[in-house]
Amino acid sequence: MAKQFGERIRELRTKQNLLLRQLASKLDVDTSIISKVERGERQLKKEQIPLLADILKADKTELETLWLADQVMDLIKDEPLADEALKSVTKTIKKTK
Amino acid sequence: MAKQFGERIRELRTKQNLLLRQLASKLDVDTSIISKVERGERQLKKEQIPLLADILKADKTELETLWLADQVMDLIKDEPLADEALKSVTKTIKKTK
DNA sequence: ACTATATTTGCCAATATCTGTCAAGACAAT
DNA sequence: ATTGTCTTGACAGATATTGGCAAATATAGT
Repeated sequence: MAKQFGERIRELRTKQNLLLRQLASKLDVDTSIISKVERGERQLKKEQIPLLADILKADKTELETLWLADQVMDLIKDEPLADEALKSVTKTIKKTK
Repeated sequence: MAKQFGERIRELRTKQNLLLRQLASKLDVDTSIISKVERGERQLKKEQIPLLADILKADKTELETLWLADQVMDLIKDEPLADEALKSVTKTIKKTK
């Protein structure tokens, strides 16, 4: 499982001296969910990120980018053809813009 | 919806002079599924690709790569931060190898 | 070692998403 | 009008995701 996002969250949370339970409460989810998120065992829903960024006084865009990167990672991490597929996507995206 | 994969399938199928119904039968699914796949409205299951490549006398790796690229595209196509996220993933992947 | 608190883990129910089928409709060609 | 191909939408069953709970495990202080 991808964990860039989770690692960053833990970093930010501890820097703010927040306990899992405190962050969970503010996000209105169970403590175990945050625990799992920080260890990359679970994904957060996209809609929860703005609030999370707010709570952690972090940059929303940074977290959203990390979150999205984790989604992609989860999709391709075990794929031998990940590299080529990514290249293809990058190319296609550039054209579309 | 991503459609690179589907477009290629249609190309290959017509080149082989196969009807939707014929390809569907060989793949053991309903005709409507192939129709949707070719128009990018549905995704095929990864496990079906080897057989599909065989039926269409196509390169398995090529189809698998296109398929994976479509998965990624579906994930990021509406995301403003797609570019950055992709860059991040590409970088992470290279390190892991 | 004991207690208190924090975190992790496994399991469950609810919900959402995915996969395939079917039946009806659109479209050509004859 | 009939026939054959392809498309579309509704539906059911399977699968995956989400969040909550409770028990297990760490961690720290005494």
